[in-house]
Amino acid sequence: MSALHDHTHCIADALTRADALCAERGARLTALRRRVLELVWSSHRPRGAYAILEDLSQQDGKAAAPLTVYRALEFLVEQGLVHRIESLNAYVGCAAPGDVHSGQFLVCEACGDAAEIDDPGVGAAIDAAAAERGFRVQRPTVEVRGLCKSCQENPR
Amino acid sequence: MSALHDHTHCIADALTRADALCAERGARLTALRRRVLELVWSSHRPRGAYAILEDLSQQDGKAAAPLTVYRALEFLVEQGLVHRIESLNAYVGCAAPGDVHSGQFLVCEACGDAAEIDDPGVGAAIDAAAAERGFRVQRPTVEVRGLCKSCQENPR
DNA sequence: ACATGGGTGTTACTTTATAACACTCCGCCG
DNA sequence: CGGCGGAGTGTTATAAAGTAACACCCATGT
Repeated sequence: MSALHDHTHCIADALTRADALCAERGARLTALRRRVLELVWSSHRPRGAYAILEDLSQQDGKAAAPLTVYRALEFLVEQGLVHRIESLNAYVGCAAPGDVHSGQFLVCEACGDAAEIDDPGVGAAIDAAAAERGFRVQRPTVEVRGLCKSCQENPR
Repeated sequence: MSALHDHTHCIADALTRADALCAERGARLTALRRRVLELVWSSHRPRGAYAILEDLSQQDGKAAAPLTVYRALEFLVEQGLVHRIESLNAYVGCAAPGDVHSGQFLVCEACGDAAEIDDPGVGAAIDAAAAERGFRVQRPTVEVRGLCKSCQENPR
């Protein structure tokens, strides 16, 4: 997310990884799904389904229906290519698809950036807390609201 | 949550604690807000704003508007009397208002119960992970989906 | 060719949440 | 006392997010 960040490259990279992963799994990353994945990545920020829908409609000419986007997002989330940020009703590209992804985010209130972390300590603490209570974890969600480093340093 | 659980008492208890806390803080727990708090507690499960709205309309005779409920909920959340479960778009009474409440929940996919935990290990792990990245935590959210103990033991 | 099933399109609708603005009630100050 | 101000509430309308139901298309395998 720095100004130096080569975002074009990073989108291309995400698409390449997605191609590889889906091929490996026999999952069908169709043109539409691939396009939606690209739009999710188009900024490094979490994006709402309707924002993506708008892009699809405007950039691709045809007016898509919400379901079109939701279905593609559902697939992408299932494949672990995209995460949903519950507290924002928004979606963001997964930084490390393929790896175990527990979905931990540091969400900056100021700049809107959502940094994905995969902190083993947090994961372990959750597992321990759940185990202690006999709870069987299926999908942990961690979304920490606060201020990212650069927004603390450059407040407005 | 057991069948033996004296729920009526537990609602009354929550209201008493709320009265005390608000008095102490000079916050105005008006009749409406108190009633909404009571309705949030009416089951031990997370409840949607519109479910509460319906109760309000049906049980109290007059048709309330969504904003009425949302405003009351906003107040209750601010006061730490109620938590919002982001992944469910629902609200649940806080088990320990007044204490530091980090908002950690074990949400059972089968029975819908959301057990509030306040695990120091999880809190500490999040603080550590954030600190490591220079992120300043304001509001951590932990919502773990899975199966609670009793639903594992009595599957259907 | 034909059946099959996954993916997509289309229309309508539900659920969740907010905006804008008026009114009321109550304490406070002059 | 009288009016001012601010928090709380009411009312209407609207936005944002998500889903249901059903039809069609097209690649694939037999």
